[in-house]
Amino acid sequence: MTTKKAAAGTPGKATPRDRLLDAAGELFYREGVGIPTDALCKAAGVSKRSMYQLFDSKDAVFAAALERGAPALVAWLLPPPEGELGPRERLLYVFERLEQAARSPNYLGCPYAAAQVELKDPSHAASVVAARAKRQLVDFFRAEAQRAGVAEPDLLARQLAVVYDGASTRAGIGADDLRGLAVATAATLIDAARLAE
Amino acid sequence: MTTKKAAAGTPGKATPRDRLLDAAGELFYREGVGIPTDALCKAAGVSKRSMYQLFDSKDAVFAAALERGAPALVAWLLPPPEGELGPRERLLYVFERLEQAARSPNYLGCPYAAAQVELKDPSHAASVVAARAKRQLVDFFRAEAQRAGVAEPDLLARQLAVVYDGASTRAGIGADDLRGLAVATAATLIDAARLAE
DNA sequence: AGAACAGGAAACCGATCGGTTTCCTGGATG
DNA sequence: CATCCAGGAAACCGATCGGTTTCCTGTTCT
Repeated sequence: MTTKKAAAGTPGKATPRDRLLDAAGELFYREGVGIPTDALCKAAGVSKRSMYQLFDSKDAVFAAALERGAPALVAWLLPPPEGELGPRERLLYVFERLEQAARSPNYLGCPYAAAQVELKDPSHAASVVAARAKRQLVDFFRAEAQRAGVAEPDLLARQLAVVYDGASTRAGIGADDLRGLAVATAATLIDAARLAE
Repeated sequence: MTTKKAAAGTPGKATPRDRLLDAAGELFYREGVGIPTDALCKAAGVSKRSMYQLFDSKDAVFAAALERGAPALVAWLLPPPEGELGPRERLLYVFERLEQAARSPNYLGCPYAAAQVELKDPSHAASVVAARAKRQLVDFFRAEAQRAGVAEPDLLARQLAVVYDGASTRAGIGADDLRGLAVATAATLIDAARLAE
């Protein structure tokens, strides 16, 4: 048996597959679907030979990169499952995270929204993965809204999803720097929904 | 002197430039930056020869198409300047328009946001045009918010811009069908801003 | 040590792209 | 009628793309 997984943290020593997915996630985000496979492989330090015996196509690499990255992003975005926070704070937590991410000058918006916008085809593998990731967030919003006992949890969840996508998009295209904007907007909507309770 | 502008409405008789910009706007929206120049010219019924003596590059065509389309879209989106509507109704008018547009199964989100997302380069000619168009909308929001006398017109304007971009994006990627969602969300934010007055 | 193999470097291939050029036609001008 | 020219069809060109193949090196297993 061969030693597949290198010791964690050894930079150049990750498996070719992981290096490839890392570079794919990064480059796809920064440069879009257009980046040539050569550039991708060069950045990953992986030969095209290896890439094509690991994946069927460039598109498959992107889909896999998006899929592998989703759990980490969701985990980073959502509050810890067991905490002393109430539903309202748990909801706002997501928007604080968003604003935190958007503070980076390299922020280019939600990678999953971008993926769906760029590859217009909703049946594209990467698009399907992205849609699933996006649904996870609305599901969280809805569950918390329900827990908060608001009158129309589904409405509030969809509203918050709109705010999330709008804020991330606008931050990504440099139209806004949302210092407190996302949190404030979400809070207003949450409070309005609770008043109608 | 030659007759340049054909009689309005005669389908195949528009000037090559107009046919080109029409096709460019349409194809760029539906297919993205990737469409080949051949496809663009074929759809426009224009030879590449004509295209390249009218424009410097494919990118220039896109920028010009976006620029030419902006006034019409803004005019369609905004309420008539002289009307009996109050600021609140004038603001909501935009979101009614958005929902109306999003009802089409061909709706793919705000073309200007999409442009900026696809061509990541903010210095790209088309990106600059798109940014300007987007700014017009926020300016309208701010002006109306001011007219309504809300405490923080700039905050409300930015919030509404977030809702606009979020709703259009989500409708475009098929994540939501916003039946009343955009209007309801905007109304909630407007009313909350007025209460703080 | 020798064999087997994972995997990087790079040549290679056909298709396609953005852009240029050549050629030709049909309608306006004198 | 002779001319002119805007503009479409299409050949063409070099660059680049996605994908395949060949070759070779360093490591691991026996």
